[in-house]
Amino acid sequence: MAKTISEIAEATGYSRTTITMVLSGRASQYRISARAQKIIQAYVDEHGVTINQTARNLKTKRSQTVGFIVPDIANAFFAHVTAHLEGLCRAEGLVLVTTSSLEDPETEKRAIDSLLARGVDGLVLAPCAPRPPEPSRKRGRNTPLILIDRAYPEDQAPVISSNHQVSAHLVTREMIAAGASRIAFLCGHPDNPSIQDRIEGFRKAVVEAGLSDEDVQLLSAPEDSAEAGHAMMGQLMSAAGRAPPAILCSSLLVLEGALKRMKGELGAVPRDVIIGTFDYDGLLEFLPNKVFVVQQDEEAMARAVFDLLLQQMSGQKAIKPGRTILETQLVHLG
Amino acid sequence: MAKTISEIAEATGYSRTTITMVLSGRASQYRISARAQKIIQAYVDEHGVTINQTARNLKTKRSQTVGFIVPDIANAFFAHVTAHLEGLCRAEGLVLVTTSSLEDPETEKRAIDSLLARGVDGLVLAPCAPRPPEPSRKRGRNTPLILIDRAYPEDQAPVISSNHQVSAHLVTREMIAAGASRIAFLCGHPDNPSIQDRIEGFRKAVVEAGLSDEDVQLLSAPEDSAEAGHAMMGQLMSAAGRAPPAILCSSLLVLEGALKRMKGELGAVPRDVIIGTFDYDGLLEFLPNKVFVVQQDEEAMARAVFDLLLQQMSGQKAIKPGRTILETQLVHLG
DNA sequence: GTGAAAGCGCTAACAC
DNA sequence: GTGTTAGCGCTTTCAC
Repeated sequence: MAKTISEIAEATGYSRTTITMVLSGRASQYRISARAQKIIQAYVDEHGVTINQTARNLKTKRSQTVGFIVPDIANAFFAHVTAHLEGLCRAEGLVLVTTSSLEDPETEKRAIDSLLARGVDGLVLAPCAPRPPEPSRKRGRNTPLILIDRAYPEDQAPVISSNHQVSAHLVTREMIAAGASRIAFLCGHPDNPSIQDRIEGFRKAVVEAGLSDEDVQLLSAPEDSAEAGHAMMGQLMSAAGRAPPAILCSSLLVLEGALKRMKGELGAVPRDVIIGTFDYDGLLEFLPNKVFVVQQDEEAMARAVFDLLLQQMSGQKAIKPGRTILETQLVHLG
Repeated sequence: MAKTISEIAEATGYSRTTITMVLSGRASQYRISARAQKIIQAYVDEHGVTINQTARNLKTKRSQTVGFIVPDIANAFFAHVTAHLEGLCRAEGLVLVTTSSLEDPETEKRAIDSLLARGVDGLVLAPCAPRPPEPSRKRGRNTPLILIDRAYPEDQAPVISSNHQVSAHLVTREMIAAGASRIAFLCGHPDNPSIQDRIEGFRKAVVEAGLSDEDVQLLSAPEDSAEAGHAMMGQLMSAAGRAPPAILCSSLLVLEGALKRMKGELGAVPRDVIIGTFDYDGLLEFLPNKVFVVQQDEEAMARAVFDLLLQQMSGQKAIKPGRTILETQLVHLG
């Protein structure tokens, strides 16, 4: 239905150059006659246009495209960041191409290469592994790169993340203040630097509260999943012979698994277990327990990422590999 | 770091053609000498390659890219379908480009045009509005199109969706069997054909169970959100002066809003309210209520979509605008 | 005011 | 066996 530039040129009798000029809004700059503009505009209004972006990209060496690599798009946190980032991109005429690395460094690397080969104008990466020393920047095309969520010490690009350490510290402190005399932290994926930050915050809070070593437990599992949470809770319960009075979970999936284990062994989740968790779910509110939730601000994160990215894409500033830390919100439910 | 074809040609002393042939694995077909292959392969192994996909796409008129338009990527159902679809695409060397329409037909149309202009080889659409009579198929490039989730009667492309009618019928029947003598269906977005199917299934079940008109209520709100659920539950409670004995919600968001209203007005969600809902959330299991959940099979949906898409992309079959209906699972919790 | 022409980096038919 | 060459559809400089 919609016409290509050549088709419009042929139909209106003008050259491709002229069509391009009026379509790109530079008609007056190139002194295209009002008459020509009107004829072309009328034709376009009637038939529509479709510019072959591939040809355009090849010529201009830009693609109006931003790549986004997340560990897992099915993870609610990343899905929300994606939604916000996509909205910001759309408003600037950019297309966001999101892809998952599945926490696999090899897949992540392939995704980076694939997006770079496709000529994305910018790349946002929630890394599942430390950056390779020499980032895959091909043929001098110095694609802007922003990292989010996880800060590896050796990162050579700007990083934007939530304040994992402080939020873990706060949530732990609140749980203790709410009566948690013993507390267990169930972590998925402990080599992830965000989790390490959380562990540090947790440790600090329990030390400050004067909890003794036997009142504090730190469990971890190699992956972030309900199964991992289920297994860790199993460990905890078989060691203590009962449900722990308070659990902090590194993710909703881990929490889900942990709750499932308690329900499985005890018939129900004891109402007096104090729960702390990272990332919000609308149904948390209806658990009968006391629940403390660390909520990241996905919208602020998307905005911070996008601002930095636009800056770099317009080449305004040199790339400075600093870290931007976003505050989180602690919500108390039930 | 990685080299372009021209760079490899220059460095190895072979022509671009020769390089292309060995890189595309058609070396023997083009009778490239073993020696040349070895030299080129060695160079590539050391330095890496990066083929400019833009140039390649322009020449070949394919992009190894599939477009996917969903109402909202932050919706867990679509996020899961996306994750599965992306995995299938990756396995075939395709990149999935996902974008949200935000339930806005205008945004949806722009998204379609944008993806088509970028030359996607296939398009998957969860439509938020009936297809336009003349689909935006530009310049004869007859891009395969698959519709999912929602079937509009006038659709001219294959549709894959869950069995919304039957699942609503079943869940309603089970709720009634579990003791729901009165039941309310809270629907977001009632002009969505999936919701209409569900309403039909619901109606059928209440008629079959012999519920009288005053025992059945059907509420709807123009959007699918927690706010809508909150408002509908408000209506329900102020009319009856108490919590309804059973509610069926068209989505998790609506359920969340409805529960929040009950909690707000009564201090807590009454434990004896029987709950029915569409789409699963890991925390549903820990509500103290009886909960019936209709679970769609996102993986099966992704697979069905992908199979059809591949068929069409390889031109094996004529496009027949039929409907594929996937079965759902009814889960009883609590 | 408008158009001709070069060329973006690749592929593939064809020539040698 | 390997290289030459003609484009893919667009943008943009420069000539008229």
